[in-house]
Amino acid sequence: MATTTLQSSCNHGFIKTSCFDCNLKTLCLPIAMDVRDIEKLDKIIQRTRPIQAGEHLYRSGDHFKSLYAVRSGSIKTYLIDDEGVEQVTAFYLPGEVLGFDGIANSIHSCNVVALETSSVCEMPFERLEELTLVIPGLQHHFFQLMGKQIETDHQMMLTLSKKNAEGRIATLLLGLSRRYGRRNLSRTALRLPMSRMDIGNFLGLTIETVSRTFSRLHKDAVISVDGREIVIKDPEKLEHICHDHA
Amino acid sequence: MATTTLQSSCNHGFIKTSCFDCNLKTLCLPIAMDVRDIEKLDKIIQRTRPIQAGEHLYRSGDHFKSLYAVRSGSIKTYLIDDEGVEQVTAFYLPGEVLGFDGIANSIHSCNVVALETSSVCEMPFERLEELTLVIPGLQHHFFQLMGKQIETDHQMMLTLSKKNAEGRIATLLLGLSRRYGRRNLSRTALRLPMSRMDIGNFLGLTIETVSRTFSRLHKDAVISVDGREIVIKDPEKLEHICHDHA
DNA sequence: CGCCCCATTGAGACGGCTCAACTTGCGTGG
DNA sequence: CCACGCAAGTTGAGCCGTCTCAATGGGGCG
Repeated sequence: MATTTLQSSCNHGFIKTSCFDCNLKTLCLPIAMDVRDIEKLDKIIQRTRPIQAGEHLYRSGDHFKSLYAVRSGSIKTYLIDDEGVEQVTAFYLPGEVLGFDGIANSIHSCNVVALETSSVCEMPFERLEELTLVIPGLQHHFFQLMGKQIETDHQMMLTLSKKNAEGRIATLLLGLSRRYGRRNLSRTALRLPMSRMDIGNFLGLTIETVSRTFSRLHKDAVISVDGREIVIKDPEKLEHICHDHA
Repeated sequence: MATTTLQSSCNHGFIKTSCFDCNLKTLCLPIAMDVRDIEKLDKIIQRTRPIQAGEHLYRSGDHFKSLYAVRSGSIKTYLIDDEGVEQVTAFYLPGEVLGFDGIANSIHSCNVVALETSSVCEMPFERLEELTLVIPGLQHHFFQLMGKQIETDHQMMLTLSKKNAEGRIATLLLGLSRRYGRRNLSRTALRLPMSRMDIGNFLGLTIETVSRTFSRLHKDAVISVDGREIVIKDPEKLEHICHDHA
């Protein structure tokens, strides 16, 4: 590869300076791209300093400038309505792309905050829109990313609208399991990056109900729970609970 | 304009053969476009025969081919999960664009059905992707449309997760009112295009609760209800109910 | 050690669901 | 023309899952 200098401010061993070297590229760039094209893309991507837990990447009302790919750590997005009610809208893990909430009005509608020390790749959107005209498939790729987000949101609407507390928790756990698996991490033993409060807010439940549901699933030997450490002991039963309507 | 022959199979007086003549273009094409560019776009758009109530435009699993702009009538989209549970994910009114659920995997994930006799403009997506490279702003426009969909879905997640029955109904009514207003129709007197069942399914409520909630709002003189005919009598109070958390 | 935050667990209240009866409107056929 | 069936909507009574309120436990950190 052409680019050589190693990123200085990175504290995670696997972070590389180029998309080409990044082991997450199969997740956030799953398209066949010419080496020359990757270089073009690489040039516009800014690898910023790590974000600390609780630090915001951007807030509702901020001017929309960029999309972001999570490189390490984990991130949540949330809305705040007129009355101050908050709604966690998504959790983002390494290899996932966020920031689409700003495209429609050039103003972000979401708030984005790190759940732990995290790092992101910033992709200035105007530059990206120029590149999509030059790099074959890149436009389609971003349409796909947004389409995927829409499908995920629709699944979430189904979860919130039709499932009970157990089904919601099971759905969340299986989703996280699958996403961890895509990164070749354990699908059965996972550490939740978010608090019970975040889980409850996301799933439309109180923290008490979240806690009780974890306890019940533990008692029923479907999972084991130790704080944020979860082990999925019976994936099939969890799947069944997840699909259990009402 | 260049195009001249009048569409034969149209039974709605205001339907025109060209985007240029269409009075909905400020909704589905709110960008400054050269007359020549509109012609290019116009050439790829297919104006199909009307869809009857209950007829599907496409179904989950169908190959993704096109986006659709609603020209007249109204349309609902819904998911069916593994267990056969259905979730209405959106209602689409004239001037609104749907079909993004197929982009990610080239396979549609939603089912789309007409709530009444409706007509749509079909926009073959591959052609569209070619045109975006030629017509300035068109790519950004479709990014915006998808971004808007994502924001709408996030608001829906908040509604499903945080609002009680009254709040959900109020949110739906105000949303419809606003969208009718954009088409210069009455914001206060509206005819619901969907059944109580559809409303309940969409909002995560049973039809009984929907019915009771309408009755209560009627009794409290916030709205008047006569079957599907709704009159919003106290918009401010409705707004207040809508923002009433829990 | 003591404080604070997060999580867990229990008891009671309440909103929406379930089940059921009834009404209304509409199309069909006797 | 009315009788009938059917689908959609309304209303009531009782139940159940989740929320609310409250007390307790435990881990990190000054």
